[in-house]
Amino acid sequence: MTTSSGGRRAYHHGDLRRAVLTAALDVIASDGPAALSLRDLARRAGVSHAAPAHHFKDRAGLLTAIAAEGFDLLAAALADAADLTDAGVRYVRFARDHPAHFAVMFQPGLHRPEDPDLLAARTRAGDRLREAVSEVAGQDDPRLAGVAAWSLAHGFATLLLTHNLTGPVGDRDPEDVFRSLAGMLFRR
Amino acid sequence: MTTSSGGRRAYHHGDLRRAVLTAALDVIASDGPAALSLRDLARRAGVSHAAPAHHFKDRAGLLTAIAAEGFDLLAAALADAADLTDAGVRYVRFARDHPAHFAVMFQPGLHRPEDPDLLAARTRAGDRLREAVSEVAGQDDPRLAGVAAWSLAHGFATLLLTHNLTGPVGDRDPEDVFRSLAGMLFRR
DNA sequence: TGTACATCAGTGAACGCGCGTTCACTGATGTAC
DNA sequence: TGTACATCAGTGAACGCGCGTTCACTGATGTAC
Repeated sequence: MTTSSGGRRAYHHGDLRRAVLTAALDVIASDGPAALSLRDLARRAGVSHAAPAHHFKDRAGLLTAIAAEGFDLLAAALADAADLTDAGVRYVRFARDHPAHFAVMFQPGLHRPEDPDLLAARTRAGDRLREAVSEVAGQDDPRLAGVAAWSLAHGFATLLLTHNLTGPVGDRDPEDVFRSLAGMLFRR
Repeated sequence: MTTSSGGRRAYHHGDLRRAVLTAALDVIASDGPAALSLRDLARRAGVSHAAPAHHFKDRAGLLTAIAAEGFDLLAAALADAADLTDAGVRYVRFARDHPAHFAVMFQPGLHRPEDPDLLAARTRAGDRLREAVSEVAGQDDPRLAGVAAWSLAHGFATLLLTHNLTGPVGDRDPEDVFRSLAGMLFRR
């Protein structure tokens, strides 16, 4: 799409990798991962249909790249969490801010399972979560507390994104609602 | 597949609707809803490729029928729950027993949203969940307690089915683990 | 008990479409000397 | 500063495939009389 000056089409795109990723995130956010096709993404990026394969070999390669990026974004989002409740709030916020990443990250069937970038990113995000759990003092079983927090945040985020909480929660700010739930789980 | 006596192929299948649903649940459980094609299901049911359309107009019709059946199964599973924790345990058990239904039920993008059977089944399941919440005595906000329980159970079930809990929980029985989590949420 | 007819369930050929993949190519960029 | 060459990014034509959809059809079942 980018041209040097006039209407001339540059032969090289400039950043086709990023353009394809962005187009893919758009498609996923509106129609889900199943709606992805490399040809369609090429069309959206204004590039010939075989070009995307140059950067991501195929659909699985593209989805793996998205998942890895998602775990890195999640790790960054969790980095400065004050406590476990705050980490949960940040988890929910991440899901709302990056619904397409979120939809891809937890479906291993969509990825190349052994991709080193993906594994590394997932580990980084897991480390941040574990750090947040360790902040909770006097927990009998920290691992169990971690699973509880993760389940609560993940379930809430999932139900929210799939529009299954419109009834019971109504118009309250989702992050506030989640804070209340976390309060029930981690009573001080 | 069913024949009256010998190897003769019956012209009428007998219960093609059920056969297609079963084949679809197999495919979804192993490869996800995206892998569904009516032609493939016809093949699995041993029937000509245009036959399934007779029962479910198209993919969305089929997925809507699966979602409706799922909500009915869920309603039945929740019917005799002793308390909210027990309802959560049953929710998790339902997800493990019927992973394909579970994968379809909460993705509205896959359904015909206004299908009356689906709406009715969803309402029945929702009613059962609300009943379980009302059993919890002395809850300040029953709706919030309901969302908390639902989020916890839904998140735990989702992470479990997507193989994201293999690390932290290890080989413990998932229902036991969930019971511990619910204990944290609803301390007596 | 028998016949005629309507309805229903499934068939099979045909169609057009979008997809992924391959491949020889060409234009642009970077590097060595 | 200039030239030669290697590498890289994207092109565009071609292919074969599985898909959904349509349609005239046929075999089986149910119902009225």
